[in-house]
Amino acid sequence: MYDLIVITGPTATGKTALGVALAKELNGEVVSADSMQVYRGMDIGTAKPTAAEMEGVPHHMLDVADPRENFSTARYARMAAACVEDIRARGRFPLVVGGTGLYIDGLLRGTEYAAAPTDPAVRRAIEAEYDALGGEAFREKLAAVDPDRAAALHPRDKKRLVRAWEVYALTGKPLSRHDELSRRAKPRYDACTVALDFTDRAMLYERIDSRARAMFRAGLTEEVRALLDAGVGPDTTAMQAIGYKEVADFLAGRRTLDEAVDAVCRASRRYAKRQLTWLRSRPDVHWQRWEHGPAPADIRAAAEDIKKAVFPMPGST
RNA sequence: GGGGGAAUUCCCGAGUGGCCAAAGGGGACAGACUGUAAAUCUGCUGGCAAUGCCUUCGGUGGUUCGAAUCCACCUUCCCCCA
Repeated sequence: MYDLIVITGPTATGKTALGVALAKELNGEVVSADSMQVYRGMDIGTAKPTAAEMEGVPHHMLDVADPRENFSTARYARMAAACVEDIRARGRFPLVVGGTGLYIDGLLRGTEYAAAPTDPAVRRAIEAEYDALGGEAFREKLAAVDPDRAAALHPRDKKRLVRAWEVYALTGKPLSRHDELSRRAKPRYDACTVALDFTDRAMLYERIDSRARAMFRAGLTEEVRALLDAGVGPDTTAMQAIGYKEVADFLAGRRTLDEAVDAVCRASRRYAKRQLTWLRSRPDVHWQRWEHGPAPADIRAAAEDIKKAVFPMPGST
């Protein structure tokens, strides 16, 4: 028996709708797994489910952070796990729905995942050192304390190289060792993971483009302006979101509106491709590939199938 | 009607006789990913029986040992004078 069901997949594949449909089938509640929907005030550009789309199904992990602060994987994992516990304690079924693979991993894998907190001052110092030494030399330095991690990273992969050294500096233990422990630990939840996609990549891209354009029509520009006016800085995690950074460029006069629209479409497509790459490398993912844009009937049918697969005994719900 | 300029591999765009299957960028494709992940990083991009061969730089024909690069004509586009 599974502890929960994960509905994931690239952007614009119908995760929200399927999540809601399944929640209604299974007496469930949705725990969002989306790194940008956690921020308040970011609704249009993140395709955050509206009240109407939720159809009365409770959703968790939306609007839990201020866009001026930076959220994190670990924080997500902690908070989302609390949501899952709460849902189960109330006798309902948790449905984790979202496209941020790392967050889902963190939630499922447990407390060992990303276990070493960051320290902004330490990180800044390490970044400065990386810049001073250069990628190759920095990597060699890391190799002395964490050869496995150093070997796995490209010299230009500053973010991960710096993070690896940071973990060692803070914990005295190589990052690769932390990872190994978290990989070896029994997962926190036994999950059935369903990934959504289309049989035809071109269709995925068409859906992404048309949705991005619809976001502009729905007032994305105003939403971004409001965030900027509220003091959300350009370097925040929130402002790195697709749809937001491009519009911010437009508002600052660095690109035309048409260019911004194109950039959002393109970035969204590339993001979807990265999501697919991530998912393809995971074992135990059940793919649901739509042949056409999923109509309500398709969503219902898929929800039925998943329910049957997860709860094979008749009348088990 | 006259004069000038341009046509390059999916796109933009270098390349003016051999070191060119052709710089660079974009896009596409593929991969990585453990406290920024809608982020970040990497690889790859004419074909093939492939340490070599074949096809490609608007078209046709020519010059040359050798042409994307030179010549002639043709086609299309742009600019200027009419």
